[in-house]
Amino acid sequence: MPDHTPPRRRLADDSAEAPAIAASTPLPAASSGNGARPDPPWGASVDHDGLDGDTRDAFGPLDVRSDRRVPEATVARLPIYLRCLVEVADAKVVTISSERLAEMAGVNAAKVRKDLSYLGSYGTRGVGYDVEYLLVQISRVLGLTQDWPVVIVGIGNLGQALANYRGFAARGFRIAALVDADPSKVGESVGGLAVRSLDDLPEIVAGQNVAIGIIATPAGVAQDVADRLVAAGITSVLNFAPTVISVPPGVSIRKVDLSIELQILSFYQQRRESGRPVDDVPAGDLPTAGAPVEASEGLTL
Amino acid sequence: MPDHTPPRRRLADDSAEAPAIAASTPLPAASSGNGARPDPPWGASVDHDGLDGDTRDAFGPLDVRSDRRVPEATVARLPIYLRCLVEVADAKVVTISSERLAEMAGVNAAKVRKDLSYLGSYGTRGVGYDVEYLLVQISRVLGLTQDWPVVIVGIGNLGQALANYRGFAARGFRIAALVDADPSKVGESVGGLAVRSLDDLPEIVAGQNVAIGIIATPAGVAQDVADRLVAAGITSVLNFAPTVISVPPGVSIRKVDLSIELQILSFYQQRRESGRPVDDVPAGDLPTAGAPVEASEGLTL
DNA sequence: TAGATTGTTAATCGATTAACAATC
DNA sequence: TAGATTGTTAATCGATTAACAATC
Repeated sequence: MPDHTPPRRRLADDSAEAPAIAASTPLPAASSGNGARPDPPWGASVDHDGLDGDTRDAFGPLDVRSDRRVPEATVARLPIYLRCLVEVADAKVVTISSERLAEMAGVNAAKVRKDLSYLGSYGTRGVGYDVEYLLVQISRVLGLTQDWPVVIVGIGNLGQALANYRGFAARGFRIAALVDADPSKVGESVGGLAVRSLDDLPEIVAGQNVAIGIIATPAGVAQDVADRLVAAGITSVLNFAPTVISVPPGVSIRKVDLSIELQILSFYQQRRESGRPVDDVPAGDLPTAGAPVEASEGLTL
Repeated sequence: MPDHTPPRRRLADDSAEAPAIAASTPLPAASSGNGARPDPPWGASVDHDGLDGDTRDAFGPLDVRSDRRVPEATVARLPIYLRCLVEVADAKVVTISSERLAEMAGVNAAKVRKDLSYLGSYGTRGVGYDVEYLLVQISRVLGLTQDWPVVIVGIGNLGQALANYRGFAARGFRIAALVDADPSKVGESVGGLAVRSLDDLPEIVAGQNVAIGIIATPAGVAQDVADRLVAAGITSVLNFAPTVISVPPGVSIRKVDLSIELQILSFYQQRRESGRPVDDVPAGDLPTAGAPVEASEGLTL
C-alpha cells in the first residue's frame, strides 16, 4: 500500500509574500495537529508555471507568476474541500485520493484534480494527497492562515443569529463589532459584544483593521450601509439584505439571499409537480453530492 | 414616447398545465395591483418553438414543447428581475427597458433580454416590457402564483431567525411548521408557531402538503435530517448546515453556507492586500451590480 | 514489475455578450 | 419617417469532464 513520502512541490512558491502561518487558531484544523505537516523538499525542481502548450491563456511559458490565476468556480469549491479535509484529518487519515475527496465533496474526481492543480502539484501519483499538507495549502491560498476581523451591521433577527454563530470564529472570522442604527439597540449586549452606533463605523474599521463587513439590515437601508462601510475602509462585503447593492471597483461583494433560494427551488418543484421532463435535477451552489458524509464539527448554528 | 399597446405573445403557451394565478397574495406585487395586467391577444401568431437553425439542442424544430428549457443561470436571475419589477411597479412605472432593468439588477442588458426570451416574447420593440405583465409572467414561471408551505428543521439561532423572517411569507413561502429534535424545545413558541417534534415530520408533510424543507441544524445531524425529510415526502431542500448532504435523484437541493461565503471573500481580500493584480473583482452569486437601487419593501430581516 | 492515481490535455458544454436585423 | 428597443445570432469565454500518459 502507499509507501507515503512527502509530496514534491513543483510550482513556483509564493509563500514569500503570503502571510506566515499564524500561531493562532484560524482553522478547526489547528486543533487536529496541523503543526505536524510534512516538510516537502522546497525548490527540489525549480520549474516554471507548467503551462506549456497551446492553452489559451495570457501567461507566456516563461512567466513565473506567483499569483496563478485561480478560476472563480474553483475558489468557490476550495472551502468545501477544506471542510472535507478537516473531517478526514480528525479521523487520522493520512492520505486521500481525488476520488474519495470528490465523493465527500459531492463533485467529479476530475474536477477535484483540476481544481487542486491550480494551486500546484500537491499530490503524489499512485498515492494521493497528503491530508494535512493539502489542508494547509488550501488554507494558505484562501487566506485563512490569518485572522479576519469582521463587522456586522444590522442587529435584528438575522444579525443576532450571525453574531452567535460559532462557525465564524471556528474558521478565523472574528466578530470585531456589532453595529446598528437604532439608538435603542446601541449598548445592548449580543453574543457577548456591546452593540455600537453606526456612526462609530470609521473608528471601528480603522482601529481594528476590519476588512470585511456583513450587511444584515432591511433592504431599504442596505445601499446606504454599504456606502458607509466602503467609506470607512471596508473592501469586502457580504450582503444578506434582499436587494442589489453596488460597490466601487476594488471592493468585493457577495450576497446571500434567502428568498431567492426558495424561489429557485420553487421553479424546479413546480416543474416536477406539473409532470414536466425535469431534465436535470436543479442547481445547488454545488451539485447534489453523492456522499454519505457523517459530519463532525460540533457547530451550534 | 411609448405608445403602449399590450405585448404580443409568440411562444406556445403552457398555462394550460400551469397552476392558475392564485387569488391569494403570493407576491408583494399583489398589493400593487397586478389584477390589472394587460390582456394580450392570445394565439395571435401560432408558431413553434422559435429554435430554427443550427443551435445545438435536443428540440426538433417541430417539437412544440410547452416546457421550454430555461438555463440554470437564468432561473437564478429571475427572482432578481422579479424583485426589481415589484419595485418599479410600486413606483407606478408602466414599462421598463432591458437597459433599465439590467441596471437595477446589476447585469448586462443583453443578458436580461436573453433571459427573458427563454420565457417567451414578452416585450415590445421600441417600447420595452410592460412591468405588470412581465411581473406576472416571471411569477408564473417561478411557480410563485401558488403558496408553498415550508417546514424548518432545527430551531436554534438561525432557525429562529428564519422563522421570524418576514421575507418568506411576503413571497408566498408560508411556514407550515417548526421542528426540532430537542424535547426541551418542543412546545415552545417561536414566531407564533409551536415547535414540534422531529417525529411528527411525516404527519406534518403529508397533512399540510409540504414540499420544501429547510435544514438549520448543526452539521452533524444534517444528513440524517435530510433523509427523514425525504422519507416524509419532501422533494426540495434548502440546507443551511455547513456540510455536504446528499439526496436521491428527483429531490432538489440548494445550500447556503455562511462560512464559505466569508472564505471566498477572504481569498480575494488576501490577493488585494498582497498587491496581486486582482484581475477581476470577485464573484457574487450575481455580479457586482451597477445601480444605485433605493430599495423599498419594508422587510425586517 | 503491476497497480494505483495524479496532472494535463482536449473535447464538449453552457453562459456571456456585442452586434444587428426586425419592428414598434 | 426617425428613434427606440427588442429578440436572436454568432463569437467568445469559462467550466466541466473523460481519457490517458506520466509516474509513484
